[in-house]
Amino acid sequence: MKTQVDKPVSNTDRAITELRRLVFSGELPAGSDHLESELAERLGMSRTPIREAARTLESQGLLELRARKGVRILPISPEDMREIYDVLTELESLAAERAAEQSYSATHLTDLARAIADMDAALDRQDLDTWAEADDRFHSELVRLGGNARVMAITAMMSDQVRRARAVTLFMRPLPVQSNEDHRGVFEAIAKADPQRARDLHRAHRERARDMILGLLERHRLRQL
Amino acid sequence: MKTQVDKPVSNTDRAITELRRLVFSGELPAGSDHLESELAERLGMSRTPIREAARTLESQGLLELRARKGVRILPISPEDMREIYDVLTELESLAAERAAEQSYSATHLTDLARAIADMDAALDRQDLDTWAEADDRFHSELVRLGGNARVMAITAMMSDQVRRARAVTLFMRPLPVQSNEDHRGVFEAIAKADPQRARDLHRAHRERARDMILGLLERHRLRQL
DNA sequence: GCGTTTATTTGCGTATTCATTAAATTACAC
DNA sequence: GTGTAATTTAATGAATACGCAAATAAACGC
Repeated sequence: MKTQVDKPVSNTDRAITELRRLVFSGELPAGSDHLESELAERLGMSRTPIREAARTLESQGLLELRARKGVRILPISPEDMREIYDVLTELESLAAERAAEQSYSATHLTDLARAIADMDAALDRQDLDTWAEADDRFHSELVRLGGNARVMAITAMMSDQVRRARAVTLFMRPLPVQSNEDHRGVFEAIAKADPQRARDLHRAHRERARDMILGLLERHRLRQL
Repeated sequence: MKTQVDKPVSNTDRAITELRRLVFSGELPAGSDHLESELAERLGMSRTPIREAARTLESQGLLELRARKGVRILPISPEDMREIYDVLTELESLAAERAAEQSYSATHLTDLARAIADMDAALDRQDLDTWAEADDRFHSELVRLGGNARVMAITAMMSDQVRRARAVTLFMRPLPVQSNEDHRGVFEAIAKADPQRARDLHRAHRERARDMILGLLERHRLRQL
């Protein structure tokens, strides 16, 4: 076994992790402003690592640095959602196609299969939080199997940006029965090494999800999250 | 007329611009390491703005911060090129489709048309540098017409990452006659508001370009740039 | 002469200090 | 009482200072 190189976790790293958590949990609500010095005190470090972390998160689209206004947590509009889902549709479909080209054996696909099984189980129990977590796992594992590190990085970034919004719509949407069927189809296309079918099915899956979410936001007049 | 708000250009901004230039021009060669203090002296500022700029450029994939090794300019491998071209293919094809859906009038398409004309003119004079500049303009204008800000940001980032490599292959490849024909096809599909055709043509264009470049790198045994 | 251990140097990560500039508040005139 | 100008406040942007960890050099034992 390879000995794990335990990376020295710097304050900047801690700040990134912690700020992300605060944003996702809503403790730093969308649209709110926060002074660097406040955040520094809150996380128990000086402004320097906070600034570096904020710059990193800014480049990932989670917040914005505005002179003399502090960092602003970026709200997500329906238009943003459309943009992000379009990107996810394209890149995940590519990943599905590439994954199917690899002729993966069943052992390589265990994580993907487990994610699907977990979603089914969660759906039976109507446990939406667990379902969402497994859904995340399915999509990120799919992208990993696609074998393109840049696609991985970009889709992870986009998923982060819609995380808050998804948490809201999760309890407004119908039970994701269709989603689970979609996932099984994509899985089988990959297992049977049918790239075109994997791509098409996943594209259809993502487009359905996009239209459903955008419809929900529209109907509930949610202009930003 | 709206009065232009002249942004105060910070040292960090200058550092970003200047470091990008140094990387693209090859003055900071791929794979080389540079101490933060050296770069600070070179650009006539302290380490602080250099570090912030480096973090930004790191998140854009141009370089890497390594403790006690300074910043390392990331080299591009053929595998990186494949990844990046795959991403560009997907997202630009999406942009072409969306652009065609807008039913743009001729006035909206002047910049795109001009880029094509400039490429033709440059090709006649065998002026490859000018051709490459106009080609860049075509692709970024195409993406702009697609109307997705995130696609714009991502494709700009990916283009930056392959910029050095493209400068090398530019003079190894055959004259880009096929490329110019491709561009005209995509343009007409957009002008005629034929989304599916715009997407398909642009995808084919990008896939051809990818295979050509990867073939060149392979034949010339270029493992990293 | 070679390997191992110790000492020294070096460069980053972070804190602290300082300067700059936008915002806010107050004072004053009308 | 309202609008404007001057002054104060405050928050960022940047420079500097410093401690610690890693890399390198040196010294010692074998």
